[in-house]
Amino acid sequence: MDEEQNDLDLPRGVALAWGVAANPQRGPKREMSIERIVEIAIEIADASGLGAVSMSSVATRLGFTTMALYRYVTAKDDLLLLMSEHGVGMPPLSITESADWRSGLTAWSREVLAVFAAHPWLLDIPISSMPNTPNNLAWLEAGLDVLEKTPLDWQERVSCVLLLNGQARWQGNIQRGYAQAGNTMNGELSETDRASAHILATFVTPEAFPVLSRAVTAGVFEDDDNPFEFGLARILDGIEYYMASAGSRAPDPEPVVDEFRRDEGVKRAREVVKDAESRLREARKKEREAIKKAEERAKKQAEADARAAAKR
Amino acid sequence: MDEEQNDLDLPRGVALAWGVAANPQRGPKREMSIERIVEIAIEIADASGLGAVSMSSVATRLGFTTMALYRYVTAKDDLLLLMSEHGVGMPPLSITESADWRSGLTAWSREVLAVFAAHPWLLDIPISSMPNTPNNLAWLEAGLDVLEKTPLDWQERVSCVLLLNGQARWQGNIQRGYAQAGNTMNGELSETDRASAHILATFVTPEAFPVLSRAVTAGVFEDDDNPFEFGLARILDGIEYYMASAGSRAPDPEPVVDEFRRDEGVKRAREVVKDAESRLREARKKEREAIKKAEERAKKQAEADARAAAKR
DNA sequence: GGTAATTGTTTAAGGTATACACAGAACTTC
DNA sequence: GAAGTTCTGTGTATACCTTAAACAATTACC
Repeated sequence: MDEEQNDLDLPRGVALAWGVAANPQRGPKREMSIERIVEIAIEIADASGLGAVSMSSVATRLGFTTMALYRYVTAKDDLLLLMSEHGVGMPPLSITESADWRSGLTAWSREVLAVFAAHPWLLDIPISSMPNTPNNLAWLEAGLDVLEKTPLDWQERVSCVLLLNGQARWQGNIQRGYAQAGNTMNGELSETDRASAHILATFVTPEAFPVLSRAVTAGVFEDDDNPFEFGLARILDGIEYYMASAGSRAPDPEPVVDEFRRDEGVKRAREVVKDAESRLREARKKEREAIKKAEERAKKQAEADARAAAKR
Repeated sequence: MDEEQNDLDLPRGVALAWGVAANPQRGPKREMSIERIVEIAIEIADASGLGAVSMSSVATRLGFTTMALYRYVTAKDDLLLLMSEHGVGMPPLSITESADWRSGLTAWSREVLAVFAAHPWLLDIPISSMPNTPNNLAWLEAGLDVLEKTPLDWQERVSCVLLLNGQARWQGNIQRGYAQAGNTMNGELSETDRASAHILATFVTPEAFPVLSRAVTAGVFEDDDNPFEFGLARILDGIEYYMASAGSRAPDPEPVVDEFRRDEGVKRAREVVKDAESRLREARKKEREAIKKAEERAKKQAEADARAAAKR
């Protein structure tokens, strides 16, 4: 079979994400695991941002040398891909259980936003292509699932989900800016906000910006309730409007799927992904002990270093 | 006056963007200019991406030392901000000349997209807050201008422009991915695309992804006409739909602006920004010669280095 | 038991941003 | 005009970053 060849064709990170990376047999036992590495990297990113995630920081936190990571990950890009995949996670079941498509897509958007709020660094990882990895595809699947039984064709459904994804990403980006500004000076105006207000007051004159200046004096930039709920509602309105006109166009060209088989399929999807995850996770328990051992070794090493420094 | 204090309060990059950075009198004549630096940085980014823009690369291309740049820019962030500001440029007048708001916003979106297509690296510069700088505010102004005489209030108008901005950013991001994939293997499928197709064929089974797999077999991922025109149309539909319901709500609360004064204002805005730009540009001509001189010096330096290396 | 493969470590190369001290240029003031 | 002040571009140095290559130790297969 050429399936193994196919696996080799995949970018390493993607293969890892799907859990199809070949595990070797011959050498000494592994003391870390990809999952643990990704986990720690995400911890660091959650705490200090994506900029704080370096090969060095991750390795040190695990009690190993920097280069040891390269036995698990071919490059930092792989690690970022895996972080992204693990960070988004699986879409919650509540989405597909929604009553109608509109509440479903609303739930979908809110959940995506919640993910971005939990892991803001996800927004710093650039996305270059269509989703490739299981969890990301599962989110797309959930969105498409919600749009079943709508008069849209497949292309349009995918477009809708992508549209909402973009909106969520944009909204998450701006909301993170707000959150950061708010965190710095709790309650009061942040430095950035004060500077921004100065700029608006100084430069946005009625002569230079006739329309914008009126918006500013109307206080648009002051109240911090975000302007994005509005955007989401407008998008959903637009989709609904389009459906109304498309509904009279042609009936759903897809064969209606047996309801039972569909639900079965959703469950099966979760199992497949979970299986891939668990395959990566199986070394976990034994590893805990190995980590402890490694930390002890690191401590011993640190002591040795201290002794060496003392001699000098 | 405390205006000077205000200037000092501003982040350096922002002050530079507004052309209000104090130029010193005392020392030797400057041989570079901020504008030239930004120009070269943009050239590099256009040719080789934002990753290729380093202090070293920009300085070398200008024929100066890396550290010389820090006499013009306090940090690389400043340079990025200025690149962003110069890269977006001013919105074309054609936008505000549109007949109605819908064609106006369509034009606005297309122009933003054109900017992203011309300078894809703009998408790699993260935006953390509301627009601060003249050109970016001018784009917002243009969008708001288009929405004059609509029943929306100020908050809603800003929300609409932000919504379209997000959509354009998202669309630009994905389109860049397409463009890159297409460039690598002209005509044929790129490596990434082949891998992606493999993944879809191998892993997106009807059992694991019941809905998505049908979309794949329907060819959604194959035809490369982008799915974003659809998104833009849906957003505009949504706004239109909302206007129709909001129109009966209350009349435009804003005083209608004298048409002449408004047009005057737009022109004045352009002049203000152009003025700031030209203030930065004034050293340009003399500088050309200085650059040549610097390049000669660099060449001489290179020869000296070569000679020194030969001695070793 | 010998061989081959794989581990984590060490060492090192080449890249990044930027802090600091310095010689010289040009303006200000005497 | 001379002296002093201020700013320029340069050279040097530091502290990071990713990752390539050689190495001893460990484990599995024959």
